[in-house]
Amino acid sequence: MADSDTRQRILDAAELLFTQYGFEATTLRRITGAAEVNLAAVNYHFGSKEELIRELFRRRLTWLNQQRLQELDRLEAEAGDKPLKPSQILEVFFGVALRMAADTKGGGRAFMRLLGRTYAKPSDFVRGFLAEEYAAVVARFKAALIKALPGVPGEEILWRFHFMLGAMSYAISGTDALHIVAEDALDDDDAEALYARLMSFMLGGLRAPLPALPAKSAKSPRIRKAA
Amino acid sequence: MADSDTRQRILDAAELLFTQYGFEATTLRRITGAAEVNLAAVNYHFGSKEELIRELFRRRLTWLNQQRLQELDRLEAEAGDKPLKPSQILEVFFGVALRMAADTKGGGRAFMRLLGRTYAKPSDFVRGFLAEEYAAVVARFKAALIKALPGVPGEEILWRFHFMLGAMSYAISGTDALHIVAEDALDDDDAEALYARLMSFMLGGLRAPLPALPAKSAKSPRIRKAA
DNA sequence: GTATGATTCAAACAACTGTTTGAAACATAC
DNA sequence: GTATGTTTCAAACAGTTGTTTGAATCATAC
Repeated sequence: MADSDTRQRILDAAELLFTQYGFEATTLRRITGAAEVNLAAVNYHFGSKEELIRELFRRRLTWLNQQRLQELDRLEAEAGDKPLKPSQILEVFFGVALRMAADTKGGGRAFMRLLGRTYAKPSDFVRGFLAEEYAAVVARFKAALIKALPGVPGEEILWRFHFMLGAMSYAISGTDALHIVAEDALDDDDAEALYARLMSFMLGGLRAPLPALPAKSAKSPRIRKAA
Repeated sequence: MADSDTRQRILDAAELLFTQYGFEATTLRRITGAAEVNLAAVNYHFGSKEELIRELFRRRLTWLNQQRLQELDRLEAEAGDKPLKPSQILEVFFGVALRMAADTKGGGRAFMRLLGRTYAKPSDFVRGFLAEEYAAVVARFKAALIKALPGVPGEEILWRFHFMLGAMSYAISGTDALHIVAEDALDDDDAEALYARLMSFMLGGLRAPLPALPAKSAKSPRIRKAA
């Protein structure tokens, strides 16, 4: 009974509206209006608008990342000490996310879109939360990828991971943005097709030949690997 | 003088602040404060905050896309009717952007970051402008890519193009976001290294084997296939 | 000099923001 | 029934928002 109906209604309405209009542009009055609760309910149940946002991320993101770690655990256990295939690793990390994004009914889609944007431009007060929530996950997946791709240096993998996050983010905010760019070219694919497309693109990128980096500019020691 | 000093000062300050805090969270008072002009100057010179934003995009984006088309023209003229190499095409489209993004002094960097975010979540009133500004460019590059990659269907190319835009966007807002995820993993590479990394990733993705798409649901208008 | 038009300025505007308040309504225990 | 604690509600709060105003300043022409 800790979660009153009101709490849930607010979270759901907020998720949708934040996705549509962003954090700043979404007012408490619109949220409580859509949720059909009293204006003061947000501050009563969550304390403030910021904490509402944090709670919103918590309930989804924590679950999402637990899921990712859990599936990776299972896979690695199965494989013994043989390295996983890169495709397997990507399928776990992005598969979980895209499956969540495909869930239009439960609001997962709204959340994933919100997440993609927020990750690209974290408001100061979610930044810390994101870092905390992601650190362990990224570390685990980076390690798995390094093991899976012995030819590719860790730094490169991290960058490519980052590029992949970008591709995924755009894939999810997807259809909308594509209409900006291509007048009518696409009917909206279903999630499965998108998943297949994205995955083959990412795998291609991940396994691409290493770039010829410019002569490592004798950049003064950036406290890089400190003593 | 059509362009008073004030106008320019406002645009520069606005570009920086919008990048840092987003459109909604950046107030006219902060802008005019940073630009050291009177508050009323924005409405006097631009009419409204929205038109200031539009003007801001206009002065950069128009130039950027003209540049892209121009370079593509030159390349295609050189090649006669032989198709270009995919790498050449990507180098034009993303090279121009990344060179602009590398320009920290002229404020190009600030703008490109702003653009990446805005593209992912266009405020209603820039959406139309973006579409108009991008339509021709994307059409040209799509055509060039189709010619360069006869094996890949146009729809697939468009999606991959979209994924690449995402990768680029994240690459540019880049270092910030990566610090969320990886505590200190990178000293800031120079733009050239980022360019090389991104390019090899994209080329890998662009040339990846085609995905095995799920049984194509009836393609005709919006109606979903009754599974 | 004066006249004309563009630009700047401080001040005010109405509208909206997140938050607080204190009383009302509700539930659950005794 | 009364008492107790939780939740809702309308109203108000103080602060900020983009925009407007009308007088002051500046530049340039006559």
